[in-house]
Amino acid sequence: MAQVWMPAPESGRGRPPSYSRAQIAEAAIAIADEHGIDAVSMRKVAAALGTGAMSLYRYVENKQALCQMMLDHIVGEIGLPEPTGDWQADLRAVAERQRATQLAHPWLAGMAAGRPAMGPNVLRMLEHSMAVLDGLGLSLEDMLETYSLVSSWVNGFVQEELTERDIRRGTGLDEQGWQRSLAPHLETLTANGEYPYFTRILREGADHDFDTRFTRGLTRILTGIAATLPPTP
Amino acid sequence: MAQVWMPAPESGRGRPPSYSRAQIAEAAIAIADEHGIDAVSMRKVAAALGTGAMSLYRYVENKQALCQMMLDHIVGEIGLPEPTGDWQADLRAVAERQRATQLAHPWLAGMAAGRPAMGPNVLRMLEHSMAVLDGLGLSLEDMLETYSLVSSWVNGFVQEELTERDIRRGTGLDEQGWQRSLAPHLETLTANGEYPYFTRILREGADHDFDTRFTRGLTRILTGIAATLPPTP
DNA sequence: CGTACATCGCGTACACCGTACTCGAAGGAG
DNA sequence: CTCCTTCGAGTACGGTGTACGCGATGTACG
Repeated sequence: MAQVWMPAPESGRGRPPSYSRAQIAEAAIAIADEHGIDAVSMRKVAAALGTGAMSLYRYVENKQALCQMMLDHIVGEIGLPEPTGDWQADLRAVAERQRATQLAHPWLAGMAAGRPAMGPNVLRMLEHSMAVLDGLGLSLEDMLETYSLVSSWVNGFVQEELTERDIRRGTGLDEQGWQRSLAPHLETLTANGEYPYFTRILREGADHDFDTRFTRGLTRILTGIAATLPPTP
Repeated sequence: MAQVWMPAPESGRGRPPSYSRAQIAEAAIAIADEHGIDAVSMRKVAAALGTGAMSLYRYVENKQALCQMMLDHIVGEIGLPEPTGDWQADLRAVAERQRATQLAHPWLAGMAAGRPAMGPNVLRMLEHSMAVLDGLGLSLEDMLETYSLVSSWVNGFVQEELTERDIRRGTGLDEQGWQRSLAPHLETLTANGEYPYFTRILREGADHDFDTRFTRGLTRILTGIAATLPPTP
């Protein structure tokens, strides 16, 4: 059987496999994109491939492993632009692609925050950012933490963006009932003045759209990182 | 029935409730702490209270709502230290408490990254940080994003900390099989030299323990934020 | 004090889930 | 052609979230 990140031994003997791990990951991703991550079940994924649930277990040891594969598969399609030598521009480029990908697959942000996946594509992405950050005088530890800072921030930003997007378009995840219960709840909250800042956030809304907020936030972070860099002689 | 954040109307008439939302949240949290978040089921939570699963639905509309309650309940026990006037010290204080709480309840970090909960305690925490950030010349939008930056980073940091902690002590979430499959996998990865930085991270390990890494990372972030603050006249 | 009635407790039932076990089918190697 | 390995997938089991409904319960009112 295939272990989490080690594909089967490919011995040449015996009946050749009819499916592939990539195929399965793509089927699962298609379901998640269309019906949400909760709709991804072994049976449904298998059915999408025209087979039975248990067949998947020849390729994937777990449902958990399948989810990790989905994540890694999508990270793979983020794509890593060639470094230009300008570390800020390079980090910005991958952050923007990360955001675009997570917006295209809304279920991603919720999964990426869990235990890291350590699939080949995730590791390639790590390598890319580490290489970009190398030579700035940071220790290995600090490079890693800088990478993780940007990545965490993008994740959090997209999460908020998705939440607001779903609230605006009536219903996203929580079906129609959410709206019906959220509206009066927000009313109550803002009414009794217990949460003045939150009230302002709701009422004044945001001055800018998410694109410019993202760009500005990213600039702020990169500037902050630059400011804490060791001085170059 | 009680909506997500609006407790029942409390009409005075009829049979008084035998349980409470807080009681249920605490029972669920106890189970999550002891057996992991996946062990939290309506039946088990109800059993811990000595009742049947369906009784919970008089207090909680959903399992999802129960999870939101768990999150908010725990955020409530983070506690918000009185602001001192030094915004960096104040942000640092709540970040440290946040980390401590998330380490005490390892399942939290995975949930907090999902859609925000907007329970009373979560909102109180938002209010606290916003008040701390007020008066620095930031716009409402920038204040919010600064808060979210720190919060996301803490979340990501703790997530990594938990992962490494679990790997070190043999097995955390993924039972014994994880270790057995992870070790040879890491071997392969570091062997063929495809991931040089990741290899170095594994081999060299970290120079410092998590406590000092956290403190240093936090300092770096706060310094970065300070560097991007508008100039005070 | 008796009674009506709002509310709660929770058993039953259903559809669905992940997956252990199992065996027959399939196809390349010799 | 035969063997032997590998794959495909049905069956079954224990568990899940929760819709529905009914009987128990305690309060407010007559």
